[in-house]
Amino acid sequence: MNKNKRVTSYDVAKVAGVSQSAVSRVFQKGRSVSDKTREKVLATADELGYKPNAIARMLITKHSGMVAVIFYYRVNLIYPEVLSLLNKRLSEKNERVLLFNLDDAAGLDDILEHIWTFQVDGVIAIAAHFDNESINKFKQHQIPVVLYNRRVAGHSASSVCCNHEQGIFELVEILHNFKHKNYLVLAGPEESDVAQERCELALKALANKGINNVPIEYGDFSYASGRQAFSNYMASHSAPTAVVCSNDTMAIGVIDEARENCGLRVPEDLSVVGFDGVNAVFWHSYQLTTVKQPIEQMTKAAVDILLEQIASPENPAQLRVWSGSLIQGNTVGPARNEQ
Amino acid sequence: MNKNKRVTSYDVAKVAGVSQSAVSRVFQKGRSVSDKTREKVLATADELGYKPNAIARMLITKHSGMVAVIFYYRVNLIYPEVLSLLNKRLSEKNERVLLFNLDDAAGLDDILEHIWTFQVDGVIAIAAHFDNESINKFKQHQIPVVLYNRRVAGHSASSVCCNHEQGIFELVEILHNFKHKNYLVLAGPEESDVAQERCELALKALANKGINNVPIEYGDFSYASGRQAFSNYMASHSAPTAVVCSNDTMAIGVIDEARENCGLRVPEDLSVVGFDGVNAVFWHSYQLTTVKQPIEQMTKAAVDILLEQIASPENPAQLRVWSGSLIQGNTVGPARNEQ
DNA sequence: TTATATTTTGCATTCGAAGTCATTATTAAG
DNA sequence: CTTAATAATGACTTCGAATGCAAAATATAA
Repeated sequence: MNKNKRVTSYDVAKVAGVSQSAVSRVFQKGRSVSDKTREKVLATADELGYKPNAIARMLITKHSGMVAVIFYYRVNLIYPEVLSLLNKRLSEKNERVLLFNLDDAAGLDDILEHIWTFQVDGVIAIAAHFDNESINKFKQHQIPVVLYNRRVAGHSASSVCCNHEQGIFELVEILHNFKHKNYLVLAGPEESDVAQERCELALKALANKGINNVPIEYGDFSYASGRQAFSNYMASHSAPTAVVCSNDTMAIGVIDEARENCGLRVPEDLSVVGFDGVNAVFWHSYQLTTVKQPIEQMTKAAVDILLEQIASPENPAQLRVWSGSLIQGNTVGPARNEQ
Repeated sequence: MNKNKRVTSYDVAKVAGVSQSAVSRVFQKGRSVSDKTREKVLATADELGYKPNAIARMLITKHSGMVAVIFYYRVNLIYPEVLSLLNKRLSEKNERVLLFNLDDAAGLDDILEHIWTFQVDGVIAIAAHFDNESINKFKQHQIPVVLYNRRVAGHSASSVCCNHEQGIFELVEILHNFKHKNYLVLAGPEESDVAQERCELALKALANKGINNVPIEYGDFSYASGRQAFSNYMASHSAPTAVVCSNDTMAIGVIDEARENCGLRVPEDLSVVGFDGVNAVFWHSYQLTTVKQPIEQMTKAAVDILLEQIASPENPAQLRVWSGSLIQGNTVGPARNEQ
């Protein structure tokens, strides 16, 4: 039957005894077609197995129906979930996700080259480092961008962010109320803007409480690096009473290292806080005190803003920030009174 | 400068003083162009900021340079990592990933409709339920498919799979050597083929050891469901000595439930095994004995096979199966000798 | 030098749907 | 039953790159 040839609108037109334009109109909404033709066309389309060719449509309409999502895999456990939510929301709005993985192999420039050629309707970039120069390229190519958890100075691009400051201040407040004095900050990888920000905010929050010169260790957001970092620190220092970690996974690493190799109980001897609100923080062995990013709202807003910018590119960039919600776990307690 | 109009090959041709064909040829490899024209064209292309329009190219060449990845989010913690690897491998081969999320909202048929219209070069379906009917549709549309961890009867589609049988038999072997007699099987969601398969294999492996009538509880692959299922079972039965779980996350749930609410120690009172090899199995509090899926090899093969099928569609479908690797954790021990 | 082979080049067409515009069919109003 | 207004239709063009083909330019051989 289907002799190796794709069925086109012309084929349908011929069989249905109408013009190609008529077929085209039937498959667009809000176009005037009589019920009679519509019926005829739909019937033969069904019979022949006709499906409009999205590529041809893209070429003429200049809308690809695709949104590029730039994804920085290394960063964080919650981003797969973010990706899934974004995809869901975009599908609902009839946009497909074209995925780009920003890793060591593929630099941002490579990805951008592809994005231009694919004529995507818009871009959502998750926690990727964008400077004003990159943003300008998007402006030139007239492709709207929304940054997820990443701001660029000068508000030249829209972004949706979790309010790291509020979250971290809240966590530090709790620790401070428990009279902790002896802190360690466990930061994320230096190339990550989010990591950078969280680390600085932790230091700032502590400074606000009059606590300065807080030691910092670095990890890469992974469990193993959390353990390693804490182990490193303990090799040459006495134990802190509180560790502020830049994400949950490292915090869990710290807890395990403390319990297994340092003979420290959590929270009796050591208080630990994280950030993100990954699923594992609820697991019984950890019950981490942390802040959960409102990814439902953030992803929804990212998509809404992007679609708005696609519809009205002249609209100004907007920034939306959400507070995270505190998860009161079981990893924070009164400072151990030693020394 | 860039007056709102995309630069086309015609623009470049005009400025460079050559024909559009010449410009086109410069941007394809293996086409005869003199060095002189190539240089001229590249220079003006660069000057004007010309980038070939991938959409127009797709239309004429009938290669979209995109592979659809169908992703069933619910299933499993390791799939985000699988997705990331697939994306990486496909990028290396110059194919982009067009992402489709199979969830309750979007049925397979919806997704397939989109896939036809987008003219993707091929499809990789992760643990999604495909029957022969769906496969035939792909045949009709002449789009190669590779199934990931899912086989269809009759070898009509290529697939790459983890050898669940070998893995589960190995785990059961270990439990059996520890003289366990009192088993519980914790199965995954009924709509998942992988879950179904793992459950049946566990029963089969146990039957091979002469152990029949093993009770089954059902979860949805999540931590919470693992806890719930074990709690349900314990409400009306005496404790088993071994639990065979259909994935790691549920296994971790079982461990926590056993420890927290049932007063059972793992592995002294209760042995637990999982499947997949997610990162968390190495966490100190769990150290789950499980089998790790060889996702590196599997994703590589999936991409290789797909590209082969794209290049030579007449090639027969192939099936490749890998054994998982045993992770000797600390959640299996001798059967408690009670009763 | 001429005849022949080879490489470059441009013209014209193609991919498949959508949009413009003029024409025809239909409906509503007078 | 006209006339005006509206709806439906088809012929033709467009989007932007790729490609078959023939003509032109160049290289090779005799």
